[in-house]
Amino acid sequence: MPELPEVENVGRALLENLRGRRLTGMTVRFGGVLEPSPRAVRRVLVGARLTDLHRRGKYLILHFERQDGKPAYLMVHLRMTGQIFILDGYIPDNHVHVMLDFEGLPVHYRDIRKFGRLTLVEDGYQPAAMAHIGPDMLTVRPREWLERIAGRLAPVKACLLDQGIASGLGNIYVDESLFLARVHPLARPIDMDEATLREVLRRAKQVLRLAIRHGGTTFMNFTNFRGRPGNFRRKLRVYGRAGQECRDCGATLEKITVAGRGTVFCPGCQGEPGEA
DNA sequence: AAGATTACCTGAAGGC
DNA sequence: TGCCTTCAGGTAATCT
Repeated sequence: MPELPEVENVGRALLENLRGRRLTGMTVRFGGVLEPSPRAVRRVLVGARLTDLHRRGKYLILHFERQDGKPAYLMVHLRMTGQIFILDGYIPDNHVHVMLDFEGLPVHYRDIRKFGRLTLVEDGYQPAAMAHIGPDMLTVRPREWLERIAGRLAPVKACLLDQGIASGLGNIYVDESLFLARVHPLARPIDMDEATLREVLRRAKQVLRLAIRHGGTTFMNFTNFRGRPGNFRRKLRVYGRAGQECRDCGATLEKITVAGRGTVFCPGCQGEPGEA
């Protein structure tokens, strides 16, 4: 499941390989992933040059310059199973929905569950479509983040998953961050002191940076742009390890449901919700 | 305010 | 060439 580190790695690969290149062709096999329509995306972007790229949370914004000099943008969200490949000679399977051609360099969008979206944006690289998305988790200043999360009644895990407070964390890295911070996933920010909240943010940034360096986490089916798995999985402390021993204290890791998500935590290290 | 539910999709895994 | 159910979880929408 692509979260911030996986998206960051995809973005870096796109920028390194495609900056300055012109989108010369587009083949659509399943148009449902293109918004507002395959026709609109083709009309605006084919012939345009990729000039830059930004990531915010789990979104990528590809910057294009059209032949008439006007800017246009493609907002990409991989959701659960979206993948982007930059591969010469790659044979697309039935899950490849869009095939882009950048002056002979093929770029394929593959998405098993078809949840992801490639959205044409013409109102700037801070599109209205993501106006409700909070600051990036990796770069948000502690002061701003504290103001956004302080006093919340929902479980801290639900707050970390809320992309409107800060963006980028998904289920895997939330569980990892809370474990490292020694905070129970059901603890409520309103009950937590500032130092504890700061520690949660510090640990979240730490785990995100580490995961980026290791090429992301491959759990179900994330691979990088060359089809290679990320190798952060072996670093995971709790996610996917329910029933196994905590690597720090030896207690049996428990699994509960928080905010509708499978949640793994260590009852020894992360204590009780009220203690946080 | 926030939980529950549903929708969007497919594949893996497990029960029988 | 098994069938069925459940689970995986990012996000939006809807209901309570």
